[in-house]
Amino acid sequence: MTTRGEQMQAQVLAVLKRKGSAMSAYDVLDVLRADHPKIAPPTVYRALNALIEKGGVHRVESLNAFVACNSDGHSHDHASVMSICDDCGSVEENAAPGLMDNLSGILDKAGFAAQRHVIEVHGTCSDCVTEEMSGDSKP
Amino acid sequence: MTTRGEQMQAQVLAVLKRKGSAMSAYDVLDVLRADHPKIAPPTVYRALNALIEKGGVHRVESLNAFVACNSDGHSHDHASVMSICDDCGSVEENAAPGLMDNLSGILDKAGFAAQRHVIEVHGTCSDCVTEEMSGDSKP
DNA sequence: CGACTTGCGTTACAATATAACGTAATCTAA
DNA sequence: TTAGATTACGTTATATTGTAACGCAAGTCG
Repeated sequence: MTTRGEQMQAQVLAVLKRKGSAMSAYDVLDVLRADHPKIAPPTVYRALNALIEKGGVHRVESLNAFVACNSDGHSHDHASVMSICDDCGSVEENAAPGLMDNLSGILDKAGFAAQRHVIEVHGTCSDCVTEEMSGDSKP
Repeated sequence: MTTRGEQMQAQVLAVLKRKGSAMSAYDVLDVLRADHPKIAPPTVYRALNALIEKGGVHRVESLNAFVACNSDGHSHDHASVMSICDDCGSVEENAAPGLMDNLSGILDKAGFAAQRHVIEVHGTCSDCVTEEMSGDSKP
């Protein structure tokens, strides 16, 4: 196998994991420039795409951003629901058992052969909801 | 009210409807330049955003593109499923009755307050599936 | 008619992403 | 070990998508 780009992939993944929320490719790039001053966008995008293939990273389509897959063990057979907090930027993967079947059923009836599901829900996470209970939004 | 930008909005909507599939803002821009040689991106984006507010246009997050809402009457209470054909680019809105409740239920349990749903399914539409039955994909 | 408000058009630029090319790293076989 | 084939990486350059900000035109109200 490659072995060559894997260091870069590991570093990109580490950056995303340390952050814990979604980052743009250029945010990742800026962090990596600390180590590799001459790094360029395609390097980051290649690492990100490889990681996405492997399932270690998800792309958040509605943010044009990327997030480390924090699957604590639950098998996300690349069809989970992402909940995105618009306050703090946190992104969680939620398993949604019946949902995919439901969706596939609807589309099958229309003759549509589904291949990739993008299910992203924007809103406010439990932490930020709680915070808004006390002092309002952003003082 | 405005009244002033409404011509532009109407023209943008007309372009999207004529096309029938998703277009990038710059695709729309190119078409509009036939009439308005000096038109610039912000004009198009403003029209698109206004149309999205009104519900006449949807943004396709996973394509960074826009599509005219072809609701033939069915009330898409801004929470429908979009099926996107990766072969021909057609985009359909599908009603998904139970789905939103299902989704909300899952997220409520996690304490997440949902505000905007992005549900986009990529695949092959019935027309393109049929075509692929005879001559394969793209000779 | 003149002052006020709204928001449009334009310029300029920011943010996101990829094409393409030369080359360095790895692999295979002699 | 090395010559040759192959892979895929780094770099340069550019394409694509999106927006900040400013000045002025169009509508509004006295």
